[in-house]
Amino acid sequence: MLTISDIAQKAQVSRTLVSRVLNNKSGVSPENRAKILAIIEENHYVPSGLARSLVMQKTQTIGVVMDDLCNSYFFDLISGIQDAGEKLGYNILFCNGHSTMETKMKYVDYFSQGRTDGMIAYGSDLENEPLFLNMASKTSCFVLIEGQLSSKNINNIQLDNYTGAYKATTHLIKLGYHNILHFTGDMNYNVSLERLNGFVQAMHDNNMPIQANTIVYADYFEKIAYQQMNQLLNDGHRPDACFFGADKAAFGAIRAIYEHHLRIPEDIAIIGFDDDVPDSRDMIFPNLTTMQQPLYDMGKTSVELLVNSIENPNAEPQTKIFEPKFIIRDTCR
Amino acid sequence: MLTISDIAQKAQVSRTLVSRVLNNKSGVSPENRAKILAIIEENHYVPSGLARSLVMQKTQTIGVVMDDLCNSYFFDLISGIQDAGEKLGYNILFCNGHSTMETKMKYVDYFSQGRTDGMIAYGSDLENEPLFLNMASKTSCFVLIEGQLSSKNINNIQLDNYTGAYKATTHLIKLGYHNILHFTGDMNYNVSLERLNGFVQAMHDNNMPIQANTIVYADYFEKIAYQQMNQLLNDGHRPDACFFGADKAAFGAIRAIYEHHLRIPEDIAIIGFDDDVPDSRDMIFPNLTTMQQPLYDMGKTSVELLVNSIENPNAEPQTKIFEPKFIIRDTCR
DNA sequence: TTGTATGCGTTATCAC
DNA sequence: GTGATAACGCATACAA
Repeated sequence: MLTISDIAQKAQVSRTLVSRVLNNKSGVSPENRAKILAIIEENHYVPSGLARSLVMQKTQTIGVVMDDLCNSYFFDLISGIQDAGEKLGYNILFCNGHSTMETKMKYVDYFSQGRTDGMIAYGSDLENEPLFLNMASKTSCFVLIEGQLSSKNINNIQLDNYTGAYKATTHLIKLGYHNILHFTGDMNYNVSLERLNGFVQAMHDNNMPIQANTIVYADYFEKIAYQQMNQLLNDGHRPDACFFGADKAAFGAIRAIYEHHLRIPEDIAIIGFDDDVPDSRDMIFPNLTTMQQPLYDMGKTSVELLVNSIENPNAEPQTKIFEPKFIIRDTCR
Repeated sequence: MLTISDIAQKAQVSRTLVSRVLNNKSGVSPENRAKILAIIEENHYVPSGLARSLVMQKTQTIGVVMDDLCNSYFFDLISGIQDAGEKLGYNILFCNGHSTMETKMKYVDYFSQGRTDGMIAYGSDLENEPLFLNMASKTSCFVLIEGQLSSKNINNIQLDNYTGAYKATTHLIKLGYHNILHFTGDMNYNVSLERLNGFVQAMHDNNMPIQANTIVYADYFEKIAYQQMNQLLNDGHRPDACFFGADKAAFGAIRAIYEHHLRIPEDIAIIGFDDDVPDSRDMIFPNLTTMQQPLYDMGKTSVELLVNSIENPNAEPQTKIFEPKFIIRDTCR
């Protein structure tokens, strides 16, 4: 690997001049600048970002620790983070948490070893508490999306899941459905609990009874919801509307509904949560009515909070709470 | 930020001893080791990976430049790269190329500034040639997936698109379909051309005529294929089978087919390419018959080639060609 | 076992 | 305009 000294030697000048040329600074004669530039070019010299970051104490880099890069749910979040980071002049590095604490912890450590100016992590609080504590102890600048850390005042991005669920449920009730079910998300996540609470409160406020089968425990994916809905229909239950804690779960249940030759929304109405089908949003059957998470904005804002913390070391950490947006499509009458 | 000197001072020993403790090396008395360890712990000291990498001339890191992280197509590739990287003891950093040359170039530069030991890039050759040339000039160790670089002998992962298309087409012909169409992928990519060639050759070899409407030009996404199929059906054309250059395109066309109240596979049979619906592979309607790219293995192998190059600087670059696997599901009779 | 000195590749300070 | 020189935080050969 070529160094700045090699270039200086070839150009017969000091490293100082080469450094100035590299950084477009004044204080170098036009002839020398041209000569140095030429030598850099012809030798394919690339300066070491490592050395530069070391001396500057700045990496101009943000590390992002996602639960899992292989989940379409995160697409808008990733785009929001990426776009905002680019705009503010930061390089964004993603790592694939692989949904395991061990891997995520490893990358938190990796990023915090001076390789980034700050970090963004996504995750719900129940499961990820140790991860967040680790971040908080090792990194000064970071933002948590969705997760919380009661013990510390930190930068935090939240979604108002309760209100979203409340509104979705109320919508179904106003439409006149009277046998409404809620399929929860994974109950290991606070998010699911908040959505469940919103559902329950909306039912209570409208004098709708919550019975034995009203709450169906599922998770954030297709399979369990498929099985649960299958079971329900096999057992002769006929809900006229279902509110799901996650779109993916809704799609699982929809398959079961179709396999029972029932129609949507004529026989069963569906509302999802997340708006999580980016690529094929208009290509999947049916077009899902859902509570949309403004994930793009959430990602964008997380970068803004982080960069603010990076550039103003004694700025107060902030918490931003986003409201989900109700998207009416074709799965309610 | 705390440094090794701070710790040394607090422990009243030299930096050398702290360094040895940090790296689990011998040559430190048990008492000193314990004392140093305690001080590291209570001060939340984290060594600078930057400085370490600089002096070691090794980052233990691989940078991955994808076209776009927000595309489910890459899921298996990402997983393969991640798993293999982890197994071989490397940190894997993904960046979001955002499908623009400019962004991808930026990250190639970023990674090549001494911040990684090597890079992996995905992309087809026609569009990305400048990117690959840039990589080749700046980085010694890298692997290209799908793309090629005729001017240079490099590590390369390829898929046998031609044979895959040939087999898929032959399958349709053997099944007795006689009005078979091919929806191409984006013709700016070599991949699409190879698949088209496979289709054409299979048709020729079986004495099937290729007519004016036999080749339909689409791309890798839903929209164009949807429009094209819509147009076709509106114009009164009734193919009995279609082979698509990409699964996403197949799904777009499927929507158009359904909107014309035609059945799959009874009225029109479908074969896709890629097997690109990871999360909902069994949840989308219908279950697509397709040529599967072994993307996981391709990702895994790319890391192995790269690490081999990193650890044996004068190893010969290799080219590995993978065969797609035919997955029969529900869209042919 | 311990510590000193040197270097990794860069930027920044300060003479000249 | 130019060039020594000293950092940045760490690892290591070598001396003690």
